[in-house]
Amino acid sequence: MKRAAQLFKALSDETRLRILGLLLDGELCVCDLVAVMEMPQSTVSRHLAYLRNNGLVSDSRHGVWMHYRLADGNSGLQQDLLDMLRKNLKGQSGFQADQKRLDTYMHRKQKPACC
Amino acid sequence: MKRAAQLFKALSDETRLRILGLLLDGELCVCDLVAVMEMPQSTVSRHLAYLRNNGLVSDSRHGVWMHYRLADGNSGLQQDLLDMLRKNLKGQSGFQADQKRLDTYMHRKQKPACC
DNA sequence: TGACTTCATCCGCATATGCGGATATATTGC
DNA sequence: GCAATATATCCGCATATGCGGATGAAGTCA
Repeated sequence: MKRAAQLFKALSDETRLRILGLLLDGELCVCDLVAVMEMPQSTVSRHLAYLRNNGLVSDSRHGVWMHYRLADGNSGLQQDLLDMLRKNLKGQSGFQADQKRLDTYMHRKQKPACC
Repeated sequence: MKRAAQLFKALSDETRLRILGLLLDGELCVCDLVAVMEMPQSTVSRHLAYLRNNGLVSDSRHGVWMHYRLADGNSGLQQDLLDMLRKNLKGQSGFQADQKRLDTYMHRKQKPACC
């Protein structure tokens, strides 16, 4: 029950919901997230650490870049929560705006130069 | 997206999860909850107010007693969250302990004397 | 080694929220 | 109206968490 509360708390912040929303389609590096979310790097990094400490995302280093992705849902609850996000965020305007910025960002991005 | 974060925050406290768990089977009055949860009345009442302010429970007065029940899920997300609780709390030991205390409490309770 | 980039963490500060005892409010029945 | 009961709110206090700028640590490349 403590774990459930912990999971919900991790989802209880709009910035973290945005991050998870952006990761639903695959892994991204911190600089991607900072660019798309238009927030200070320290803020994004702090929330990523929060999600990592609570087992919702996992990271891997690729040279200078840290890539983050959704963690494999260890518990049933965790998996159900991610499924719920996938289903329920679609309609949200904030989520759609992020998706749009992610698209344009990805197209603009020089493949070899960056992460 | 703000609403989603708000809902998750309402679920991010163990005391509130316990309350919701107890209400899954039907409405209860505050004194029931205080007795079963073995917590100070002010604490239980405060968390009930939190849940009410966030649209997760609704109340009705029956004489001196306030009865609380799960609010009809207005949004899809809200309904999905309650369904998820129903499904995922079952296995939790804390939840089962509350259920057990609720059972014995209900049997002991004098029907006409109390709420 | 040293310059550069990326990311994590620290800092001071503000706010939200938790707690439980004490007090206020509302309702009932005499 | 008054006493009794049930519930809500207030109080002071502690902690968790948010923020963004500054700084630290790790990796890359010449």
